[in-house]
Amino acid sequence: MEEKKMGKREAIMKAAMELIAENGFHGSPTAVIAESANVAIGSIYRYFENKDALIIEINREIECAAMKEITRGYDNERPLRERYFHVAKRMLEYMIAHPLEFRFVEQFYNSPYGMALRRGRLFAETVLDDKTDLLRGLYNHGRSQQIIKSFEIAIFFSLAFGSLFNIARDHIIGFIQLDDEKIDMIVGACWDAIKL
Amino acid sequence: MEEKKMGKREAIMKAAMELIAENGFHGSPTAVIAESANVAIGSIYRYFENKDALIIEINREIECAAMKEITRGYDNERPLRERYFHVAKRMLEYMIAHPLEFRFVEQFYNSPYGMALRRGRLFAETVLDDKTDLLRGLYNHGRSQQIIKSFEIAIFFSLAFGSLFNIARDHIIGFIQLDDEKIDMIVGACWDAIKL
Amino acid sequence: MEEKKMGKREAIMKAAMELIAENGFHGSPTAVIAESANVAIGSIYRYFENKDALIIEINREIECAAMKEITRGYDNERPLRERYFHVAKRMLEYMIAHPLEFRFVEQFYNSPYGMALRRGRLFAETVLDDKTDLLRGLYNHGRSQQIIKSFEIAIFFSLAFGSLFNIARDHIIGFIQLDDEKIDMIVGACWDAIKL
Amino acid sequence: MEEKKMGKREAIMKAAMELIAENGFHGSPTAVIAESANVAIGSIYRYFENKDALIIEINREIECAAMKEITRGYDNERPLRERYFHVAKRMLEYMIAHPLEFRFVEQFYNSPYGMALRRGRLFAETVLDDKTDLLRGLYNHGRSQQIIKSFEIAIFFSLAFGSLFNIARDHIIGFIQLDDEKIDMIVGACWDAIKL
DNA sequence: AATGAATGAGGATTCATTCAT
DNA sequence: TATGAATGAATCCTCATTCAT
Repeated sequence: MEEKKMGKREAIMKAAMELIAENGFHGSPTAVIAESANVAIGSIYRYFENKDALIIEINREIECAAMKEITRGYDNERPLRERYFHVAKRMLEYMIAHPLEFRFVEQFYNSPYGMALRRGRLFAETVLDDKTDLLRGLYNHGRSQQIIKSFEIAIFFSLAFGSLFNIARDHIIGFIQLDDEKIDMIVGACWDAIKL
Repeated sequence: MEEKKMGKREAIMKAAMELIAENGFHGSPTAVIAESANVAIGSIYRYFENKDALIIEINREIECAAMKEITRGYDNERPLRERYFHVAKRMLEYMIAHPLEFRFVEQFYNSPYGMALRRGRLFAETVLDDKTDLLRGLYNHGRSQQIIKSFEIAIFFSLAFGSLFNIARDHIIGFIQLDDEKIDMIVGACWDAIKL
Repeated sequence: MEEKKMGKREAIMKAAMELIAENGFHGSPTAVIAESANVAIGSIYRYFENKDALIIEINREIECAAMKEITRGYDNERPLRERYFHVAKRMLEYMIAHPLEFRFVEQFYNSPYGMALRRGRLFAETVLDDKTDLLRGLYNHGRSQQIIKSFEIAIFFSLAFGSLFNIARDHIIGFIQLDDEKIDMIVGACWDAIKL
Repeated sequence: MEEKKMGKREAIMKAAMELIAENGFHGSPTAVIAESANVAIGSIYRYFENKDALIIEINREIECAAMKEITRGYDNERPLRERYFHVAKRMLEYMIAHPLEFRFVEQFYNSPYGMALRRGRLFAETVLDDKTDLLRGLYNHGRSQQIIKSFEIAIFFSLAFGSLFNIARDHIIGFIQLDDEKIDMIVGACWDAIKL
């Protein structure tokens, strides 16, 4: 059993992530998470302070893993357009390669948890995480070189990546079928949206 | 009291909409909705079969009102670009003018309720509602006249309108401050994304 | 409409009787009774103090009607056996001719209402009603003439009529099909149980 | 405390049985059952899927226990009359020795639960349970040996045992006082009803 | 007299969390 | 460390009863 090798902590997070991705937060009671992880209910509380902490931690891990994937092979010396394509394609590819993670994160950001996190990032002057940092770099470079339209950064993010999430969701639901060619065209369209 | 004039049904829907917009579905028990509407708990069930029905009805009303606003002054004879601008701007304007409604609908579509609705619309061959119809018309015209890129309709929707939702949310949260000029630029950017 | 001619009071009682017979006390909310009687909910409370009073009154009426039917043609001068046969047959016939009334009364007697009534009759020294009176007459005569076994009256009642209720129920449910011949045999068997 | 030794499951069943026997199904909310069993409300749902399941299980246990008592010392080789006396007396004795259980079962059979069960037994060709089996055996033997009157089985049951339930109830209520001698006479009377 | 909208106490059930073993 | 039985506040919903019209 692959499951046997996993530490309890990992088993809990995996089970919780999958259940929440499929059934939402309310559709995933701790009892079911524990059972699905082959763990006692009480064990959840040994590794996580409470259900909220578990959920926040899962989100953190997914974002980390996604970021690692997205930045792999990223070269700051390449032209901006190329770097944007790298990031946007990797993002989209990651999402459709990890549908459960994607669904989880979506749920997360449309919940009190995510709202709080979002707010936190807004008011934090300092750069909190790699993701924001990388994207901020893209934005700053694009603006200073007058390659992209003169939007403030939040609008830039939405135009550059916002549609991708909707498209990923449509793919995962089965609405559409993405392939490499389509992905290229989609990212190209987003580039048209932001480029001057 | 302005509240006094309202019918109970309207008071319940308004209270539920506002509470859910701010606290989510779980954060809005029937007892609180009733209290906030100055109504007995039981009255909710005189007007709505259950909480789900109430929520679905609220969504329906919001979509109707939004659609009315968006289609006001819409002229099918104008050029495609102009029509797209009309729709996209009105959409964005409606969202920022009705932040609670917007937050509610967002929650709705990221819940089992909305998922079901989405699926329903996907598999329905016939045109179910004005909104889908209007947008579908834009798409068909744009494709047949070779004005927009050759994406399937779902991708077109995401590129044309997907970012707007993120931007509206950022505005409502206070992340950004939209004005007419910015809105024009944003919609222009989205047009760049879809136009050939 | 036959219903139109009925007074509201009668309509309410009829509707309540039928609903309770079929769905039990809990399965028959006042709202449904009112609707079924084509009457406003409030009207129930104009004619009856509350739901309990309505139920008790329905029971009283059924018992009266049954008693009237049972005593029709009853002749105190006939031999005891014949009088017992008269009563027992009429009882059984009444029950299977009025299945809804029968089901109602059964429910009634297996509920707090009936329990109270039963207790009331036990402790009342005086003769409260025709039914008890008639049967008591049969018993007294049978005992004094040494025609029936020397049981106390409550046991006599159970032996003489107890089985009939079970048999009536079985018929109404569809378990068995009674006809005149079978009814004669059944009453005959009960007579064997009580006669010396 | 005797209660302390009992498992929670037993405590819940005992409390529920007693409360329902005395107050009926509606007079016995889960909160009261739990309190009476010195258990948290939630614990009921650890042991039983819902209140219905609890009630059905209580009935099952009572019937089992009663059957065990009734069949103790039962000898299939003895004459029919003797076997009938054995069963009928034991039945009556069990009921008056277990008044709460008796009241519970009475309520049960006069409720949707019992109705369904009754129907189930009717339509089941196969022999489902010991009780039906034992009684069916008595009937078949009596008929084939022409010892009992030629009634169909349902009527036989009612005549042979129906009155006993009424009598047991009268005893429990305090209407009458049964003793061994009276029980013998009563069962004898029932025998008269069924024997040829 | 009649109406039926409004009320809110009460009931069944769920589930995050604790704690004795 | 791990367990999972136990807890009970919280939730949705029902329905007998009232009362303004």
